[in-house]
Amino acid sequence: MPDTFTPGFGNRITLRDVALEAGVSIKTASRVVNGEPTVNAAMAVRVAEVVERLGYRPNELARSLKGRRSRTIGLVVDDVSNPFMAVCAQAIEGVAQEHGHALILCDSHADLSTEDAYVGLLAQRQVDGLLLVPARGRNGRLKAEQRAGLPVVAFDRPAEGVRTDSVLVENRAGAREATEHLIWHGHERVAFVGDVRHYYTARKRLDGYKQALKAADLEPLHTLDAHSIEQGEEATKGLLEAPDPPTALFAANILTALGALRAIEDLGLRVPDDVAVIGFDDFELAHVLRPRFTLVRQPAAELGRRAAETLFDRLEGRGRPEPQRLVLPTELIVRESCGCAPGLSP
Amino acid sequence: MPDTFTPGFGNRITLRDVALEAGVSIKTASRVVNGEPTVNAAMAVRVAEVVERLGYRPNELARSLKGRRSRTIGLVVDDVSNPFMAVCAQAIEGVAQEHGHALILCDSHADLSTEDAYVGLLAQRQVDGLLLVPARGRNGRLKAEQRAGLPVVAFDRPAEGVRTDSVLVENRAGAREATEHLIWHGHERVAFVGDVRHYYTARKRLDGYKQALKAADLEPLHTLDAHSIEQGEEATKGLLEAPDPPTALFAANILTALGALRAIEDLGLRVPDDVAVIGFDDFELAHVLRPRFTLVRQPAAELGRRAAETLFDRLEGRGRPEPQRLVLPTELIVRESCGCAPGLSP
DNA sequence: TTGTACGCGTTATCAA
DNA sequence: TTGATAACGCGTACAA
Repeated sequence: MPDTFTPGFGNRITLRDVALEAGVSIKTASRVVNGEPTVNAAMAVRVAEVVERLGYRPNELARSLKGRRSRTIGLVVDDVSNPFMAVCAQAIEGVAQEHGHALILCDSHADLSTEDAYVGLLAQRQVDGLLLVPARGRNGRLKAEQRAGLPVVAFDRPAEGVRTDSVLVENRAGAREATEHLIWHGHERVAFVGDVRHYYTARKRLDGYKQALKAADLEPLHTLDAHSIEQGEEATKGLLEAPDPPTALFAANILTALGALRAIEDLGLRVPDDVAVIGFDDFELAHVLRPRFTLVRQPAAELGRRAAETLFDRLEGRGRPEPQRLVLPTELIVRESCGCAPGLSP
Repeated sequence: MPDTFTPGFGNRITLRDVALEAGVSIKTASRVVNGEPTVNAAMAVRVAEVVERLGYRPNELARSLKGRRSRTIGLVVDDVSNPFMAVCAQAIEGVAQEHGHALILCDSHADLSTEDAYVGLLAQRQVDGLLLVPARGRNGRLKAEQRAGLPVVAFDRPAEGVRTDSVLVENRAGAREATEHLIWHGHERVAFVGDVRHYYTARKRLDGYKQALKAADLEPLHTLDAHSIEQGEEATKGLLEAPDPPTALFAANILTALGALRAIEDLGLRVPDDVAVIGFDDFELAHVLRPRFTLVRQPAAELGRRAAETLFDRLEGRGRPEPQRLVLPTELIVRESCGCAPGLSP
């Protein structure tokens, strides 16, 4: 037979090949491979030698089929290209690796039906558990699979219509702290430049902003639904060009923060003298910008890590049966754009 | 028996359950599920109804075991938290999804032995193919698995010691173009601030820089091995504080670019009047910085997409047998930090 | 058109 | 201690 190209696994060495070569039964070879103690030392050495020589590696698929666990988990994110998510994904991958699990990555692009399909595919692939950043809306398949016994951990946002473990960030408190800081600087007209209003994180941050204003007995002044740098820029211009404009801005995500900075620049205003600014969500360049940018930092790596650990707690039977909710604190990184003096913070 | 918690797949519905419930043979149920035409219409309807009611979904693991292809590919990157890689990963995931394949994500942290281990694990999981951003050094396992028939595509950098398909970026030409642009602006002392010198991409970019200087009959002036913003800052300070300092900088990656900007700022110099700067590698804020930052953009999404498509070409038996090399062009995004007038480019 | 028997590569059961 | 045999869930070959 000619040496044709055969797609697929190639002619991999199987346990049978090892057994044949070593002159033992398949089961004995299996025992050696799995390091079971009940095997004659000399024979173990002989089999091990054959394993080495033939380059045998167990077929994980067959193992999973038999063993009823795939040692694989699924991750469905809304957008891996978002640096925040990428950091989460990296942390999750690390935890999965520590636990001997592979990680299947899926990107729903924040689309519910795509997410739905992915959940189905992952279930078909027999993943042992699922980590996801839920898209907005109720995911029927997710609910069904969870009910059927699939462990699910939602992170960054809770899943709608399904009670799952969740690991979140203190969006409200972080936003409140940032707003309070601006108020502490003496600002009385503090505006909120926010993302799409039905996003979970956007809502929470708006709540925090409102809480701070209310506590200080000030009037809220917000604009919402800016979901790009351009829209953030437009929204900010609208605020600043209105009569009696704000003297401080809280930009509720990275896009609106950048848009706000551009708008301020375009209008010939200066940060922080004319308009003070605080953002939400970290970015590499925050301390390279001038003035250095003050923001609320989210613990991205820890978010991913804790989410993954929560899932493995479930898989390994630890913890209470009812769904857990973990909320991680944010950190206000005070630099200069809020009006604080230079040199206090990197 | 009590309804205890059983980790694992739960009691999933199998084809047998469907067959039993519908009163047909397993094979008939299988036919209906796979949409084979040779089946009685009425019976097909009955089986489909049972499938629906029981919520049956085929076990992809068993399918793979039988079919000798897992419909899974592996991706090993050196650092997913790098925004550039995250964009690549997103593109790859999209292509995998289009081809009905799942994507297992591994992060080698640029460590050769970690990469080696991952390649082994992926092979054990019977991935149909492998995409990787090779760490520096020769990976024995990679070579072995490729020889055993595993299709491999390296991207962003070629793999050392193994002949594989590769999809790369025009590092040298991009760097040359950027340097030429600075020379065109009239600079005669153009310095190179570079990454770790044995990195493939760093070497290529240095080559391009040198080519441009040589063509203009100028003296090269480079500093290397800066692998963080801080080191880039230090290196740049060293260059600018020396006698007869450069009037232009080519920063060969994003970290050295940011470091250079900080150094310039700290020394009280202005961009581009005192020092012109061009960077390599795109970042979100490049057009938010003032002056707007000129850089060489790498086609991250296309890099990932083409790499994945190259792999599927192999899997689907298209293309020539010998290893292919594809090199994608970069794009010089001219803004202001190079000395060009404002308003020419976004 | 439908069903039976077998195999994919592994682990589990039980007897030798 | 070792090995024959039966699963795991599905698809293929062949027969009915």
